[in-house]
Amino acid sequence: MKGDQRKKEILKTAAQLFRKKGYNAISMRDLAQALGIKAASLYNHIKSKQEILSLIVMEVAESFTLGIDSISKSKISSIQKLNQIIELHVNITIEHADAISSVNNDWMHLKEPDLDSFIKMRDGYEDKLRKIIKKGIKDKEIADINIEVMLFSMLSTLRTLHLWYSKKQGINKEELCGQMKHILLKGISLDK
Amino acid sequence: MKGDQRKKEILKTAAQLFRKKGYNAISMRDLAQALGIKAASLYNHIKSKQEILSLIVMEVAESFTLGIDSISKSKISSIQKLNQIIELHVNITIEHADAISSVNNDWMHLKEPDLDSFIKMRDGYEDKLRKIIKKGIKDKEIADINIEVMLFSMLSTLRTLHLWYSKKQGINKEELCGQMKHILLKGISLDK
DNA sequence: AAAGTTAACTAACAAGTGTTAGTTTTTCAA
DNA sequence: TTGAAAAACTAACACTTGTTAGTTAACTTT
Repeated sequence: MKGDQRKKEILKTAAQLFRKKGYNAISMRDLAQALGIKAASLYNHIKSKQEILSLIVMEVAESFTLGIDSISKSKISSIQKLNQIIELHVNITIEHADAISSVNNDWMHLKEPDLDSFIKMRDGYEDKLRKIIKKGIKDKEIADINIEVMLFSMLSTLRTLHLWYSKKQGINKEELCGQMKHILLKGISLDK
Repeated sequence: MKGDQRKKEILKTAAQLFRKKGYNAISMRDLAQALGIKAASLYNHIKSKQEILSLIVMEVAESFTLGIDSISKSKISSIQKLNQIIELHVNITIEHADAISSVNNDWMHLKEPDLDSFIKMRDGYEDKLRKIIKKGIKDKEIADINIEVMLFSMLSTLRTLHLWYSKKQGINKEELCGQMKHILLKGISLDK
């Protein structure tokens, strides 16, 4: 369990590199060089390049799945659920900014069974969010605009948060959460 | 000027493939096979793989630049300008859905001088949009929330429109434009 | 029908890919 | 301090990459 430390460094560095150029543009020699070792040495710690991608992407995907599951079943209003979903995204983005890039852009290079599992998680996530919005409309908490447009707009903003967050240092988590909630929810919620 | 026809087919097919797996994951042999020819035959029509990417990305980038320039200098209210920007994105997305994927995810694989030119166009685009928002706030047309959060939220939704548009067939352009305007502007505009 | 042009082909190249085998160095508890 | 375990190394593999050279087939145009 000591070697775990080095493995974590490898995953962290890989995520940084994947973020800049994408999974396929980074060779094992690139990754090794960034760590100051030779490519073959990586294999003392990891099974394959595929495993690296899988560990990076699946961990974050599972965090999202866990988060939305918990929010979904809690007994709060739909608007409060959306607020918590925004917090979930902000938290995961801050903690795994590099990994999220691969979750967005490199997931299609996963191999089975991870690929299938990832897609199921992603679809499941969208569907749970869709149901929350639907219920919010029924309960007159949320405006009756096209659900799919609303869902897409929220998700695309939240999913690409990492592109923008790393560029701005002058904003803290609470402030960011607050402004995201304003932007994403003010246009759709019916009451205060 | 006859060969232009074949060249366009190559670019179109390349954009489709790049969209699915990214520039680096598609080999010249993959591209050739999708066209029913051998890889070497591609070079009767194009100079290099790089040229393919460049033609795909730069054309769309220039459309956006042209569009925002024209909107910027027209004498209409800030809210009207934002409306036109939404229309610009919807139009380009519908016409170049595949290419937009590369504009978002593969631009970093451009070589100089295209890379530099692309980044300048992209930064210029963001800055013009930022100035429109700023003026809208000054003129009390737009709510005085954090400009950068507003800018980012709009852009991330508009830039990833292609991810979602191709999945839905039951929506026409006008309807889409209308709902995007509602979602993106209702939360930030001060009056109707 | 002949000649010329366009666009396909086969074959091959140099360089780069992920990965394995076998060996040496480093780390650190006994 | 010795011996084992961990982690680095060198060298090589089979395969894929973008691209070029040279050749043949398929069209237009005369």
